[in-house]
Amino acid sequence: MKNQEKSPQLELAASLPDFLCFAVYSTNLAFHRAYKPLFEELGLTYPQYATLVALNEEDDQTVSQLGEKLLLESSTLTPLLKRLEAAGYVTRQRDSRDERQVRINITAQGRAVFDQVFCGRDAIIDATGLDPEAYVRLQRDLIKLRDNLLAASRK
Amino acid sequence: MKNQEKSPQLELAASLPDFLCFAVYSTNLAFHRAYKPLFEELGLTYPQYATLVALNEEDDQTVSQLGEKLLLESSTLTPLLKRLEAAGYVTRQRDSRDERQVRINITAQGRAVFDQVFCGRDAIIDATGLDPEAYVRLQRDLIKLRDNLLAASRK
DNA sequence: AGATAATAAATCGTATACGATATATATGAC
DNA sequence: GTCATATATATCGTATACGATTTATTATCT
Repeated sequence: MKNQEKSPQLELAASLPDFLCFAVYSTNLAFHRAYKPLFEELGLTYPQYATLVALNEEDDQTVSQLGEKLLLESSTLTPLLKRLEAAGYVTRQRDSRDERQVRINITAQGRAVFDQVFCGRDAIIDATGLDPEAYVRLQRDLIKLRDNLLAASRK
Repeated sequence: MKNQEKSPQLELAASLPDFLCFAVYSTNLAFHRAYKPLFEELGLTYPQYATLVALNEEDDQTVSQLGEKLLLESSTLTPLLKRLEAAGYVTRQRDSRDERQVRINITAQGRAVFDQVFCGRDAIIDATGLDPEAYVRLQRDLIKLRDNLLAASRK
C-alpha cells in the first residue's frame, strides 16, 4: 500500500474513515435508522417528514420553493408530495394566478403528525449523545460546509 | 417567526435549519453534487466509489464485511456490486470454503479508477472550505455522533 | 446420519434521488 | 395577436436504500 506516504499537512489517507464525505454519508444513514421507529408507525419517511417541517414553518409553498429549502428536484418532490397527499398530510392544487405552479398546503392531520414526531424528538437528541453546545456547533459547522460545497459546485 | 423564543438550554425550534439531522441530510446531498463531476466521466456513483475505497484498503472481503464498513445491507450491496463487476472494477466469486459467502476483489482497473478519483480529491477538499484542523475535527465529531446514533438504535 | 436451526446472499416491493425530457402555462418580441 | 422563449411541474430511466422473504449452504442437536 502506498497510502502511507501522505502529505504532511492533511490526512490524505485512503481509508474510509478518513473521508469527511463518508462521515457525512454514514451519519445520514445512522440518522435514518434512529428516526425509523418514530416514523414507521405513521408510515412516514425522513424526506417526507422534512417536507412537513418545511410546510409547518411556512405553508402554501410551491414545489420549487420546497425544492430550494429541501435541496430536492421536482422529479423527487412530485411523487413524494403525491404520497403525502394520499396519506392526507398535505393538499396539492394549481395556483389559479399561475397555472404552472402547484401550491402545497399542510393539513390539520399533517400538523398533528408533525407535532407527534416533534414531541418524540427528545429521544433522538438524547441518542446523539451531544450536549447543547456541541449540538449547535456541529449543526452550524455542517451548514457552513454544505453551503461551501453548494457554492463550489455551482461555479 | 416564533423561532426566536427558543428554550434556554437547547434549540427546540421547529425550523428546518434547526434540525441537526437536516444539516447532515442536506450536507450529504451537497457532497454528492460536489463529487458528481469527478464521477460521471467514469460512470461511478458515490456509494460505488465508497465501495472501491473499502476494497482498496482491504481486498477480498465478503458482502457482509463490506456491508458492515459501509453500513449497507446485502439488498443494497448485491446489485451495486453486480454493477461494479459489469464495469470491470471488481470480481465476485463464491468462497470455496463456505459457499454461502461471496468474495469481492478489486481489479487493476478498479484500482486505477480509485487512484484517478483520489487524485482529484484536492478539489473537493478545497470546496469544503475547511482548513485541515477543522476538517479533521468535523470528521471526528461526526463519526462520534454516528456511532452514538447507531448504538442507540441497536439497544 | 438426519432433521433442525442458523447464516449469507439474493430477490422483491417501495421510496428516495437525479438527469433528461415532456407538457403545460406564462412572458416577451414584434 | 402570434410566435418564440422561458418557466413550473411532471414523467421516465437508472441507482441507491431498506424491510421482508427466499434460496442455498453450513452448523448444531440428538
